[in-house]
Amino acid sequence: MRKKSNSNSRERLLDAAAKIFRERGYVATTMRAIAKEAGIEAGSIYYHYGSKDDLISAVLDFGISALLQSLKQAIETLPPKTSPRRRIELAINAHVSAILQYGDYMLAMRRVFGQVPDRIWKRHMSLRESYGDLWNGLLLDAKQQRILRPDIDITIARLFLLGGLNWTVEWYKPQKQPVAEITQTFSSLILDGLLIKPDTKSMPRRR
Amino acid sequence: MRKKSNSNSRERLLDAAAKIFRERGYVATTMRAIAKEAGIEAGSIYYHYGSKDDLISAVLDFGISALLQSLKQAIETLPPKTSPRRRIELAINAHVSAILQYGDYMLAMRRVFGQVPDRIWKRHMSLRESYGDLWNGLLLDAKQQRILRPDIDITIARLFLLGGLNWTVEWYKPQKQPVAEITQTFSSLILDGLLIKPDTKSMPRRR
DNA sequence: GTCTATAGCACGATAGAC
DNA sequence: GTCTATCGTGCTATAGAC
Repeated sequence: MRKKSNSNSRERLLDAAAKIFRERGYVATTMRAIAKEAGIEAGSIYYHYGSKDDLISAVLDFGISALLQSLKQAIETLPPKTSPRRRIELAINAHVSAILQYGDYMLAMRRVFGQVPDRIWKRHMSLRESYGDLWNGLLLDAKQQRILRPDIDITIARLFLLGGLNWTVEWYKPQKQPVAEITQTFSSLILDGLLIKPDTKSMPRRR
Repeated sequence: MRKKSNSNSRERLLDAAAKIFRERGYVATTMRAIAKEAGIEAGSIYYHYGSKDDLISAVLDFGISALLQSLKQAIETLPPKTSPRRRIELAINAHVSAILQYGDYMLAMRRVFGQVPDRIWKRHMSLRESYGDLWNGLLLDAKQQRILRPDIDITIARLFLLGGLNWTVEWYKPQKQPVAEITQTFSSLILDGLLIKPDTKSMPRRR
C-alpha cells in the first residue's frame, strides 16, 4: 500500500511487529518475539529499525494512515448529490472494513494506548484528530441539511458510534456473516434506532 | 463495598494495583510501582497477595463483580410494570455510571486484556458472560413485547451498544457534563436513532 | 506487617564475525 | 543483511531482621 520501503524485510518485519504488539501490548512485546515471527534473529532487527520505539512508531503511523486513506477514498469520490444518509452508510462500511482488513494494526493501536512513551504517542494524535474531524464534517453536513436531529450533540454521537464500530474488531468472525451485513445493521441502528416506530418510511431495505 | 478482606491494607493495595494496571497494562506494571502508590515497599506486598497474578485476578474479579451487581440492582428492583424503554434507559445509565465510578478497575480490565496469563483471564469469562446475558435478557424481553424492531439481531445490537458505552470511560470529563445527560443522549441514540423522524416531540409509543 | 538485600532471570541494545 | 555472544539494566519473588 504505502509502506515507504522497497525492502521486503522491512515490510515483513512491520507486519510481524503489528501482530506481536496486538497480542501482547507494547511493553510485553520483545524484540526476540518479533524477530521469531519474522523468521530472523533479534539482533538483525536493528539493521532495519533503530529501536523498539521506531518499530511501534511505524506500526502506529501505518495503521492510522490506512484508516484515514480508506475513509477519504470512500467519501471524497462520491457524486456531490449523494444523500447524507448514504454517505454515512458508506463511511460506516469503509471504517469497519478497514479496521477488519488491518486488524493487527488496529488492535495494536488499541492495545498499546497508554503504554507507548508519551512523545511517540503524541506524534500520532494529529493524525487521529484528522480522522475524527473527517467524521465530524460528515455528521455536521448532515445536521446542517436537517437530516440529523438538532438536539443531539455531534461529538457525542461520533464518539458513541465509533466506540461501537471499533469494538467490532474484538468479536467479528468472518465465517459467520459478511461485513456488509454487519455494517448495514450498524447503520440502521445508529440512524433509525432500535425501537419500532409508528412511521418508518425509510426503514432499512434488505439487501 | 464488597471487597472481601477486613484489612485496610489489602483494600488500599487493590485500589493502587487497579490504578497502576490501568495506567500501564499488565506486563509494564511493576510491584514496585504498586507498592509506591500504596505507600509501602515492594517486598511487603507479598504478605497480602502471593504474586502479581494474584493481584490482577483480584482486580479483575472486583471490577466485573461491581458492574454485574450494579446492573442487577438497577433492573431487578424495578416495578414489574416498568416499560421496556425505561428499563433499557436505566440499564444504560447504570452501566455508564458504574464504569465511570470504578474507572480504574474498568480501564485496567480493558488494558490488560490479552496480556494476562490465559488461565487467569479464562476464570473471568464466566462472569463476563453473565453480564452479557443480563443485557441480552433485557433486550430480548423488549423484542418479545414488540417494542424493538424484529429485523435487528439482539446480539449485534448489544455488542454495538456496549462498545459505544464502554468507550465513554476513555473520553468522559466529569466537569463538562453530568453523567445523566450523556446517558440520556446514548439512550435516545440507540433507541430512536440519529435521523430526524416525523414525530420526535414525544417518544414513539406503540398504538 | 513492613523493612532491606539480593538471587535468578529476561530484556533492549551493541559489537564484530561472516 | 543476518548471525552469535554478551553487557548493563530492571524485574519478580524470597529470606531474614525488626
